[in-house]
Amino acid sequence: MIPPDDTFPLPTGNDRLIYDVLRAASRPVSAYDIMDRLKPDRPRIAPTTIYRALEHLIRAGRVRRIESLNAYLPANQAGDRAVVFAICDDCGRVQERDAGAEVGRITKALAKDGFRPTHPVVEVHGRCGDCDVAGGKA
Amino acid sequence: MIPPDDTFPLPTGNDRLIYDVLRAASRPVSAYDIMDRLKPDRPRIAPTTIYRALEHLIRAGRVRRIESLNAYLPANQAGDRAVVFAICDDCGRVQERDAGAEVGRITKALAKDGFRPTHPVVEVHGRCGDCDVAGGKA
DNA sequence: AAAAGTTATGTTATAATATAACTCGTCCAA
DNA sequence: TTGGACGAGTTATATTATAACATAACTTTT
Repeated sequence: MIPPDDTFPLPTGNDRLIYDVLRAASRPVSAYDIMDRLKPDRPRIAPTTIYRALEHLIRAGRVRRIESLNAYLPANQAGDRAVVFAICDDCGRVQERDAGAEVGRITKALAKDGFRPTHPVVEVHGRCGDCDVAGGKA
Repeated sequence: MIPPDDTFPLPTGNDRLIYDVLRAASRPVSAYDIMDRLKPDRPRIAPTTIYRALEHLIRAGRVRRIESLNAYLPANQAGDRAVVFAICDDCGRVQERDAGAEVGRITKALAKDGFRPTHPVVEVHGRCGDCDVAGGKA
């Protein structure tokens, strides 16, 4: 759990606003939810602004996009590590785990067939420990 | 490469129309592209119809959704195998590969932490062999 | 400092993806 | 013969993302 705040220069301006919304949330947030949360302070903020900031933050490795949720999350390890997300479909919380070794096996197998991997997406849906205990069989 | 047509009952009605569009395509197709391709024959077909058919086909294991593309593809192995998609960002073609072993390692690791995986999403973006040869360094 | 290149921002509009809500019909098991 | 499940039609709307264009800020080269 590297705290990106302490190890890399912080985003500023719009990027910072968007980043802070993500840090304050306990689960992934959609672009339009980010917009709604900023509306009190920035009533005229536009989708473009949000998406541009997200693009910057993702390029900088500070934010990750969850493809299967269309939502965004602050990164909690270096942005270029191969990670897996464990997504609880009950409570919506997401855990980010390093998966360099496992993902490496997958990408290497594809490389053997001539494919040149650039960006792996590994997202496992399921039920987190808390919800599993709480919900029983449901 | 199991040909689902020969081993399982075929979809009928709307499901069949949508399924045939996917089978005829050489890469994943979005729901609205499916709709456009059906418009000549079914000028009043609605998005709901497409999405309902896709839902049936996915439940039946005959079609897969690529989360990172918002697009759909006919399955070419049994619907419940854990698979990985190799997605060429140049030409748009996608290879489906069995990845039961590798994905199993990932889900088992998560299970050790109390997470109960249901549906893994593994999609590797990159460049396919053909494009890599053709495109050189580009 | 002026020019030119690059990056960021604002604003308006629109494209692309997906679901809601309600209706009707069919099938078939009780 | 009814009623429950499923499938399908239709209209409307919600959600996610980008296009297009203008302006401003920064920078690096001259």
